[in-house]
Amino acid sequence: MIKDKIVPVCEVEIVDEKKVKAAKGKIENLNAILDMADIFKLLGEPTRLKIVLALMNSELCVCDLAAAIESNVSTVSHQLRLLRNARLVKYRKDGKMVFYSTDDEHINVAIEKIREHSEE
Amino acid sequence: MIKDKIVPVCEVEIVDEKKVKAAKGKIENLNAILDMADIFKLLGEPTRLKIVLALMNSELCVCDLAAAIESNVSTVSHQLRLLRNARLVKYRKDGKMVFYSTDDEHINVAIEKIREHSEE
DNA sequence: AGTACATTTGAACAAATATGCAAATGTTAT
DNA sequence: ATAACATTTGCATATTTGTTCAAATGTACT
Repeated sequence: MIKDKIVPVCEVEIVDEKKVKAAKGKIENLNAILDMADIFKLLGEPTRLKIVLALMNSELCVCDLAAAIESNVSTVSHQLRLLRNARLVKYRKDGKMVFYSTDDEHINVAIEKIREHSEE
Repeated sequence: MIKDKIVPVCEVEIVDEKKVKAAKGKIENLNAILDMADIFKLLGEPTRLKIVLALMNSELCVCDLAAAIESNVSTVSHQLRLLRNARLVKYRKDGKMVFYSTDDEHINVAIEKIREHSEE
């Protein structure tokens, strides 16, 4: 996931050294940025975003979830695994059924803010 | 006697019809979902997320921005175009320089919420 | 034991895309 | 007009990744 690629620094001269240093300060915690990017990326895919939206205030088994977003069980299960790993969905087992749901208020707010941005 | 039960079950049969319909209601506006996914996806790439973070409360030319995130001008310019199209950054021209910045409070809040999620 | 069903998982393919080089564009000077 | 510089853009490529099929796993029931 993390690339150890050597990135050639811009050969061009820096125009405003002070501003560059200030900007660098905002992105000094690389791991935090990579973690955030992972979450954004997960929500940046229609299938997964549909899953998260469909599970808001609901609790659905994989089969019904697949029906709701008009996809198939295998695809949904694959994506659920990614969402689970990032704690974007939680699940509850009951016999051979598995019920998924969401309950992260941070994510709900983030989605709402992105919705507001893209609506205006 | 041939049984006609070979159809993949989960795509046809639904366990809880009521819940499925409720879930479908949450994802009925497909275009809105696709628009949101586009924004999330843009923020879901480390290079672009770094750009957005670096430009918070700053205003940097492309060259300094590239230096700040330790990338090169071409890559940054490519990504800036995508961010511009989605109105995630704005820009101001001054002679041959182009200064980029961000000022969308929705995006700032969304980033903060995602940060909180991935920190806990 | 066996069957039926819900879910997960592995593998393979196809599509999307981030990046870097080189060339082009635009701007300000001399 | 020519040079120098900042930015953009076109192209090529290497990597990532979403989807599907098939097989495996897990569970309940007879």
